[in-house]
Amino acid sequence: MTTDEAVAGTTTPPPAGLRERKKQRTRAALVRSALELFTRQGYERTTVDEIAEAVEVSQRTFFRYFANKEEVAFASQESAECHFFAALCARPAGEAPLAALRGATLDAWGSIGGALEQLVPPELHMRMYRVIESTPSLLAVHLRRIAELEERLAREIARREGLDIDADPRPRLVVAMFGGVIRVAGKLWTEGDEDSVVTLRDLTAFHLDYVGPTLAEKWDK
Amino acid sequence: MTTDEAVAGTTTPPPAGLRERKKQRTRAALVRSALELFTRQGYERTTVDEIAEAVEVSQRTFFRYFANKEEVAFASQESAECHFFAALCARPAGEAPLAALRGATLDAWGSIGGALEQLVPPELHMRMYRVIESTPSLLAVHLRRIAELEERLAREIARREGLDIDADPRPRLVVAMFGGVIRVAGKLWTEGDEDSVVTLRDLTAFHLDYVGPTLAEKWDK
DNA sequence: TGTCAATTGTCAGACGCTGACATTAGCCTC
DNA sequence: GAGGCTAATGTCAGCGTCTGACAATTGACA
Repeated sequence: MTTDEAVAGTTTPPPAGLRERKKQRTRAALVRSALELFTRQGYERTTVDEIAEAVEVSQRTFFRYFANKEEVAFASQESAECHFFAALCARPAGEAPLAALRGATLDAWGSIGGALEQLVPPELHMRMYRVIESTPSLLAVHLRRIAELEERLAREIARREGLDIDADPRPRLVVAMFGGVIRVAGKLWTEGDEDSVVTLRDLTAFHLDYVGPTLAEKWDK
Repeated sequence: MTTDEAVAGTTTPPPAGLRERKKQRTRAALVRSALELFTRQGYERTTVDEIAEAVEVSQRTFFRYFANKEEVAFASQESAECHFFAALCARPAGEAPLAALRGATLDAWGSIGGALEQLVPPELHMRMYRVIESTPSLLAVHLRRIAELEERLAREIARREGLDIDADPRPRLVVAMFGGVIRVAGKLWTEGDEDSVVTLRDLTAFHLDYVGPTLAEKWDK
């Protein structure tokens, strides 16, 4: 469901039942409270009971919305990832693989704000990203999620190029290399003190442009 | 301590005190029992109490040797990673970055057996690798550890090339791309049913040779 | 041998997470 | 609009990971 929203950029227009709307509100409240607490006092120092209490539901209810404490921390990441995947699918068919990935990245970073603000303030999303990068257990999960996203990206690339993903290693390889570059940019951004999305976008573009020179046999100083 | 052993390939010759040797034995016993249990019945289905009981120590003692349940699962990986890092440091200074990484990989896979068997049977190490790749929580930690290793590799590459790691993105970029390729190879190996190290080494080499063609503007079919 | 310090065991408890069952509250029909 | 159906929630008990505190044990060394 979150997937569809992110891809189409719409919330289901019919208000549906009261029941359903209440569920959505509870879920959103849990996400917001959780991210607020995580960014304020840290992920580890926040207990599930605290989050539940802030929304005035029982701990058991929290675990009916999220499989575990980590999941709620990635709620807004989930949207962002879907958004990026959609951006790749929207790139023109003629584009070469790496160019398409590059284009999708810039497109996605340009329009991420709108896709997110339904769920959480973009600024909170950005602060949470920093928390993820600096919390070992969350970073681990984040890297696994990225790996899963990369698998989907590779399949899309294979589709675009009309290749069999199990026979040709190149789709997975571009994506893996691309992913590596993205991570370097993201990590550097986290370590800096510039908060804006634009900075991150430019940093990413800059690093992507360095792929060629980096693979040259001899590096010039 | 494990680091030094792996790098130098030696166990501290003086037997040290009885106390110290007993500690080493307990530690090794915990690792072996843990990996045995993990590979036999799965990581999640193995409790810390079980591991402790198999070695006849208290649960509390287990947690004095390992910070958490995950750590013991990566004991042999730790050796392998150090071994690989040492292999990179041993590559001739003139070699280009990517070539050095490639060479180090093949060197390391060639000599990994000897470095490991002090701790666990290499065959157990390989089976454990599969468990890691197929257990979500372990995979996550594994990816984070790889990321940490990549940081060290990048610093070594920067040193070799006489570059400032914070000023030039290329060291981190090669390593990131390289890491991506390695992961693709490793994952494919896990999915196959060939168990041997040689297969993994060849698969890795094959994928590394594909980096060039993969980055070509247009892929030929 | 006796003292000192390191290692281990025991115990209590916080926290994440789950199954089972009772309770509440939206929905739908008559 | 009363009553029955079902989904959502709360309550409770319990397992597993992990930690702090304190007591008991055991190697080291004078």
